[in-house]
Amino acid sequence: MSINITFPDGAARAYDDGATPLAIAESLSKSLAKKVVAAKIDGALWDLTRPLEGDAKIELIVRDSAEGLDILRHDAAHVLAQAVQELFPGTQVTFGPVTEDGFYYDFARDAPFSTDDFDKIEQRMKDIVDADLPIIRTVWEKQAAIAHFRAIGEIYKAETIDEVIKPGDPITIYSHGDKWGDLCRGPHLPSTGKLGKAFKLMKLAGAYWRGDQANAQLQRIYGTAWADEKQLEDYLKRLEEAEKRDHRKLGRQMNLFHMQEEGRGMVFWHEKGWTLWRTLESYIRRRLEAAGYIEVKTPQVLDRTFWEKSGHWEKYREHMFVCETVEAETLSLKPMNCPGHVQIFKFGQRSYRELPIRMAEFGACHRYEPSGSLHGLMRVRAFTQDDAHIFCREDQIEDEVAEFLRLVRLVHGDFGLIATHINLGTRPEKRAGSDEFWDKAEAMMANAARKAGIEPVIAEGDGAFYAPKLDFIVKDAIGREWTCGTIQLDYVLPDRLGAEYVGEDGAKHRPVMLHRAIFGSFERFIGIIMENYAGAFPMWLAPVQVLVATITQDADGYADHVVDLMKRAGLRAEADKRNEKIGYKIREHSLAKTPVIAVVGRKEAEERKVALRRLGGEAQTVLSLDEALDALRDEAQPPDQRRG
RNA sequence: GCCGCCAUAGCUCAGCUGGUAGAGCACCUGAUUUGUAAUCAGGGGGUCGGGGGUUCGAGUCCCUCUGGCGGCACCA
Repeated sequence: MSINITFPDGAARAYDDGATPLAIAESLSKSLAKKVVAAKIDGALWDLTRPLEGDAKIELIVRDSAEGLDILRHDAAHVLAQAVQELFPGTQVTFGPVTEDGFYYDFARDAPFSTDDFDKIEQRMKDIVDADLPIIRTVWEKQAAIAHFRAIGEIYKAETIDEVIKPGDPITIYSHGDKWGDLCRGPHLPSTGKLGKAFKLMKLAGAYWRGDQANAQLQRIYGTAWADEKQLEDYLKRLEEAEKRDHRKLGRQMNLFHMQEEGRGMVFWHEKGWTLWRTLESYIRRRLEAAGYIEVKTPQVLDRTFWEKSGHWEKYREHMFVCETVEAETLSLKPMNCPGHVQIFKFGQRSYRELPIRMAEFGACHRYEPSGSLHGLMRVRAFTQDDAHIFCREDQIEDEVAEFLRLVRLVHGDFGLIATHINLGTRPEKRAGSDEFWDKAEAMMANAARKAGIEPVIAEGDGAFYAPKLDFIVKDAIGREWTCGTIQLDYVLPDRLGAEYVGEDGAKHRPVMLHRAIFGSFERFIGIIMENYAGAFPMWLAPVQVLVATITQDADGYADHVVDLMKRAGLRAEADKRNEKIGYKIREHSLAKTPVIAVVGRKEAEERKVALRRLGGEAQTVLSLDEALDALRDEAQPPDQRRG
């Protein structure tokens, strides 16, 4: 008997019945057989050593492909689990999946692991690789598998089979020789030796069983694994690069802001950071004005009864900063701007002719975020949103959403952020509203995205509890993804707070509200662009745009004059007249990432010139003062005010 | 909030198995007036995160609190 095997290029060959993918790979080429880690048989993943069961289409997966890496990493997780269980008897395994650049395994053990254990565990993992244990797949019947795991004290595995695996699904256990075995879907490598040693344990963390805070907390060990040592080194280098751009580090180095113990999650903006903030605020304000928004300002603190009406008191009380006055009033700092905006909408009578009303506010909000979630500027307790609410009729939703999406794309482009896709967050499990409502609302959001020329990616269950939302996902300069820019539909709040307008028919109607933000919060957005630009802001954003450095005291007067003219031309300029060598000043201001250094010495002062040096370059251009002012003024224009 | 790790000068860090704190940069003073990524010399600066304990003796060991970091959970 023989079977027919078809390859991706369409070629076909006959093999003995029961041939394995590994044998097939060997028949093609030795080097291929070395690199191959698994196969796809008729599209389904298949172990290399698992005999084929008939005619099939085959696709071989090599170790440095995306799918191949996943298999290596999954094996690394198994090898980790074996190592841990050998070194720490009594530890239970739970779940050990692949991550974006590695893997983790969650263990249940009473005593805590320590990162000091990593060396020992890694060494044992390498021993297991050296032992080159065959990895064997066995198929089990459900009750037998449960009994097996119970018998060896693996309660979590038994529970997984009992509760998670659907009846009829095959239950497979992969074993490393006769030493160790784990419930697993597979596929896996033929033997542990194939894993190689390009892996490293990275960090230790707590994680809840099945991701639920109500369950036991397990100990998670994270690792990274790659096809070869070179890839591992590259990855570790990338991590170092990312660390250098960390906005918390840059914030201190560049003297933009700081935070301190007494105000966890609160930012002290220093002069330079605040200059950056104001630049962003002016920019986005112009963009919003051009897009037909009005701007308002609502109170920072409001009475408890207000938040009771809005529903926040009942639902979000524990995240609100509440205070009591001597007159026994209970007040809360606003966690959101929307209820305030509804009050402005409700002031006086609204006509359908006024809609849509696009009401913006740079609203400072306070939310009591859990202490463990705070993270630099990215997650804070006091922040200012570039918030706006669009009040409109139902038939205006699609156009308003589409128009907003276009605006967001424009803004992203101005900051060098590359749009990757838009997520459409659909109905979550806990939600308000009927299925008919959600069908309609989700369809409207999807249509709006298409109107803006974007096909949304469905993010199942990711919507707000009252309506679906669209989120932008962008990539920064080193390929990391950020969620930035969001719009959410809301029928609930206008209803709750009684917002109405008089329609064409003379009757009262409920408007719909669209909650939307582009930056999200100034704090977080500044964090994102700091990391995106690695602190080297383009001219229009740089807190100091031009640094005028003198060579000798003879040029001090001229330097002051140059700075004065630059400031009059709207540039942010400073002089460095310290008694230091020019090389010292250039080094210092280059490290501070100042975009332009203008060097002035005796020669420049006499000829009324400046020698300009751009950040990152070594060349200098000597221009007359007037030419330099013209050129720099042009360069410093915000993108929305640029000519041409 | 939960789990693990960490906390020494303004910053980055050294300080072995307990014997009473050090470097570089920054800062201040002086000299130097300098031509494109660090001029030289001198000086000041730390109740070693707070509190408690063990010990003849604690930066070092133990407990506890606070904060930071990495995850988990949360993110209206």
